Amino acid sequence: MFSKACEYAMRAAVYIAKCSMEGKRVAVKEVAEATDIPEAFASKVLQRLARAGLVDSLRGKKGGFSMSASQQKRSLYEIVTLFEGEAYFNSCVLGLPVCSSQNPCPLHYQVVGLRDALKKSLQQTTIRKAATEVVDAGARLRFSSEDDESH
Amino acid sequence: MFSKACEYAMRAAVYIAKCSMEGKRVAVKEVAEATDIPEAFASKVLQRLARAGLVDSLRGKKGGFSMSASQQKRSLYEIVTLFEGEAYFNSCVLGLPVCSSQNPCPLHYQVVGLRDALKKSLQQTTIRKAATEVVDAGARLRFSSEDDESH
DNA sequence: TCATAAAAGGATATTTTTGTCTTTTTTTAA
DNA sequence: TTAAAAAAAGACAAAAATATCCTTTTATGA
Ligand code: FES
Ligand code: FES
Repeated sequence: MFSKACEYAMRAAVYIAKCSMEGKRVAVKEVAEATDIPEAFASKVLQRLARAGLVDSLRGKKGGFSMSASQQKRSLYEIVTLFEGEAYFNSCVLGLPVCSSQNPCPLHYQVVGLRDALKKSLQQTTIRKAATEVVDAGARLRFSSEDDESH
Repeated sequence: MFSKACEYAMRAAVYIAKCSMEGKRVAVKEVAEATDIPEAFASKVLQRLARAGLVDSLRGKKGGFSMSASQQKRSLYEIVTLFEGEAYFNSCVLGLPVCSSQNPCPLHYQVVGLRDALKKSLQQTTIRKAATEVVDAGARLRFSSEDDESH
C-alpha cells in the first residue's frame, strides 16, 4: 500500500508528536527505537519531514526533533503525498497513465469511491489525533512498545 | 497501491478474457500491445498467471493464451494476492508486523474498514466482469485503445 | 576553549523491482 | 521433414527502494 519510507515517516511523526505533547524533544535514536525503524534510515526520513516543515529539528547537544501545535495539526495525508507523490490518490489502480471518469479503466467506478474515502480519512486525521490514539487508547507504533518501559 | 507486475497482470488477464469471450486465442505480443506492457515483461507475467492456473497457455504455432469460462469467473482478488502476497489485505497500513484489533496501530480503525471494502470489491469482481466493462462500457486497458483499430 | 552530542549531508552498499535478451521446447502446417 | 511461430526458461541489465557508513556542521555545557 505505502512504501517503507512513507510508513516510517508516519510512525516517526506520530511518535514525535506524542513526545512534543509531553513537552519532550527527541533524538533520532529514540524515535528509531520507539518505532522500530533502522536508525540511519530514520535520520533520512526525518530530514525530509524537517525540510518539508512538518517537524522542527534542532542540531547540537540537547538537539532533536519536535512538533509545534500547528505542525501537530497537519494531516497524515500531507505525509503520504510528501513520500508517495502528489498524484498518489489520483492514480489509476490498474496503472493507466491517467485516471478519469472520461476514460475509465474497468475498475475505476469500483475503486474510485474507496480511494477517495481513504484520501478523506487521511486528510481528516491530524498527526496529533493519531498521537492521541497512542496515548489514550494504547495504539502501537511498533510491535512490542511495552519494551520501552523496561530499564 | 499495487506493483507494476500486479497492474500488468490485471490488465493482461482482462484483455485475455475479452479475447476468449470473442473466441480468440492471443499471443503475448498482442496482449502487450493492447495493454501497454513491455512485451518481455508481459511474457513473464503471463507465465506466472499460467502456472497459477488463472490462464491457459498453448505453445507453438497457433499457440497463445486463453481463459476458459471457469477461469473467467476467478476474481481480481486472486490476481492481486498472487502478485502481492496472501498477506496484502491483512497488513498494517503503518507497516507494523501484524495488524489486529488486539494491538492496533493508531490508524487501524480508520482504515481497516476501507481495506476490507477494497478486498471485498476485488473478491466480487470477476475477470469476466471487468472484461465486460471493456466491451460494453468502453473501459480502457491502455491510454488510447482506439489506436488498435487503425490499419 | 574544548569535548560532546546531535542533526545534516554525502557516499556507498544491498536488495528488490522492473525490464531485456537469448536459448530451448513445443506445435503447426507447408 | 522442415521452417516458422509461439510459449517457457534462464541469464542478464538497469533502475529504484532500502539500508548503512562516514564526514561535516552546529549547539551545549563543562
Ligand atoms: S481509470 Fe483506473 S482507477 Fe480511474
Ligand atoms: S494495526 Fe495498523 S492497520 Fe491494523
